[in-house]
Amino acid sequence: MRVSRLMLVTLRDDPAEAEISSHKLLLRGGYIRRISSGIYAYLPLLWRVLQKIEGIVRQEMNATGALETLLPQLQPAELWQRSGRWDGYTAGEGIMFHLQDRQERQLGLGPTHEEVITALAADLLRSYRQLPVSLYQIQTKFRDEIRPRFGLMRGREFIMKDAYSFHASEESLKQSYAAMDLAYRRIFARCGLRAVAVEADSGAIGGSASQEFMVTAEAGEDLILTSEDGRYGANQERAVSLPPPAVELQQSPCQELATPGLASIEDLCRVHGFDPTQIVKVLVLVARFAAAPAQPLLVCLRGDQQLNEVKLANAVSARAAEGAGALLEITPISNELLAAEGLAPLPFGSLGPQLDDGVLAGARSWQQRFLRLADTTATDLTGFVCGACRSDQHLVGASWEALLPQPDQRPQSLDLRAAQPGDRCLHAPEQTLLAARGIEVGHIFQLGRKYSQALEATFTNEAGSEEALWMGCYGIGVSRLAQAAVEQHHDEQGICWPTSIAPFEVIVVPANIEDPLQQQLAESLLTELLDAGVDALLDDRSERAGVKFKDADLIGIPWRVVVGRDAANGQIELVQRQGRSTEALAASALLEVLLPRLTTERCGLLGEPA
RNA sequence: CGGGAUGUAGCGCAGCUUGGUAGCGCACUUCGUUCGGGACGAAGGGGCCGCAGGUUCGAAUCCUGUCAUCCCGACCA
Repeated sequence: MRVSRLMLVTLRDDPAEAEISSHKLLLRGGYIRRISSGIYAYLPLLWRVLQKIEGIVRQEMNATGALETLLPQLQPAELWQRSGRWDGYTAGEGIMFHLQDRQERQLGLGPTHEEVITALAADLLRSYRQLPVSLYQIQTKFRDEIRPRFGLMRGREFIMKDAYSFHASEESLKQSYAAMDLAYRRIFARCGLRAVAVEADSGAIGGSASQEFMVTAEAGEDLILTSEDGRYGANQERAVSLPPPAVELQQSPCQELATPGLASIEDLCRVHGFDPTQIVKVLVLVARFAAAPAQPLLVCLRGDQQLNEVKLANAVSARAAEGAGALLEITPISNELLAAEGLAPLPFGSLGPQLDDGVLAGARSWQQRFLRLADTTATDLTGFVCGACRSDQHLVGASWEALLPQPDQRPQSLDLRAAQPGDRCLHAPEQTLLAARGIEVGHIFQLGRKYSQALEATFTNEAGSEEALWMGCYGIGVSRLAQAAVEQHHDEQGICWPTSIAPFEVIVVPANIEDPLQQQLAESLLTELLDAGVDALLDDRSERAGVKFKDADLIGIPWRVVVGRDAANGQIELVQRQGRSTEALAASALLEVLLPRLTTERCGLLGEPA
């Protein structure tokens, strides 16, 4: 390929719309163009990158025995209603683009394909003899993101590889899950990416175990916590840790304490000398459901701890009444919300766990009882400070037994706190958690039987009885991965693609194309490289050398062959993009020098041929 | 959706406060000189100033509305 024929348009200035390096570089390098918010055209250079990534993904997926397929993007609402996700995906988070056809049937553009694939499985998979089976596709997904940003990082239309596995038993599911874990590690390594696998929340997809693959980069949207020894890693949404020990409260009979104007834990501690670990703080929130009245929540945490909203949402969903539908959102209760329900205001700065359900009596649309939950750091306290449920009054020396004499009034104790960097690890208390930022490029789930049960996807087992299929699902954000690679591999001058996913492996740059000698040598090198199976590009533009060098750096081709002054002597220069090392060599020696390096580099971080 | 900002040529920006009919750099076209790290000179082409109302003799500029884009929060590959 020749640069003059490549429709290459590079930009000298950073476009104002881009914030992070990878986004700026993809725009400047002529890889992408924005068509609308969160919707991008993949220009020819990027398409080559995407195809290389897809090639690696295909090879590794095929190696696990998975079958490639292609499912419809336009999906009937009915399927989603049967799985119970239609409301959550359209009304609640509204992430699904949906529309009506001329018959006024509801349709959605697939944000994911569990429903379709499960319906197919129900149709096709009848016997345990057909199992296990895995299917995958590489396809455009649609999600009406609340806030698309950072280019391909969070688009509304993006390319994803999604795979689904079906099993006759949980053990078989676990085997496929482990095989996918390995395949994923190979995929990211082959793409030249440093990625870490971390425990993750399963989110809206549901299911039990799940693991995310994070490309470590400062611009990452996720906070991940890992132990120093590398044996534990988790998304902060999911991470667990040992809390710092509480400072014991001087035992005393429970007493009221006047605390005028002290509404925050910080103020309370400063004025009265308490430690935050001696305080039980109370958060009141309300959970909205798709098909049930809103549920007020009363959540207790130890004063020094922060609420992990993901853990809370999971706990609330798990306790929702049958038929309540999807949990749509959890919001703090404010006096405005109370007024809208026809309820009296609450003294927010001095609430205690003993807050009576009576405050909800007569609510217009809410349930009239709190769902009471507490983090174990709070329930572990034997004596504590908390609000007295009256303005400017707190209780000192309170205890769960005294405040709530009936055990069934007490909150359920569970893990609701957000693990923090610096916390001690569960598996080894002498280890502490370290924080890093990551870009989620892959996520694997053990779904279990959630979808197969909802969609009645059953098979006949060995004993001859009907059983719901066990399922796993496995995603890779292909277009996001391309940008994550740029985020992890760039410098001041531009992109430094890992060779295995670079749009071209080598760019031949004649310093002066007008010089017939240089032109001739460059042309013959191009032919030689192409004949040797190298993805080579020739910059045949009649630009000055500086312009061509700058562009080559910007678009990030791993190797540059410069044909210049010494072309007359058959001498050329070989420059490695990453690190800029330069060596002079005879043109005749190019393949001999370059091919072994390319062979190694094509394996990415795997270090050996795939 | 809440909070913040910005819309002027393909890209980056100035002009707006103090209304008088649009400018700079890059990119593009032609010619010449240059030619190993985004050259120089000359000549050119390209903009209903996001859109719609209003105020005014006159609006990129003032007012109202609207749309779009970006940033911070909730969502996710």
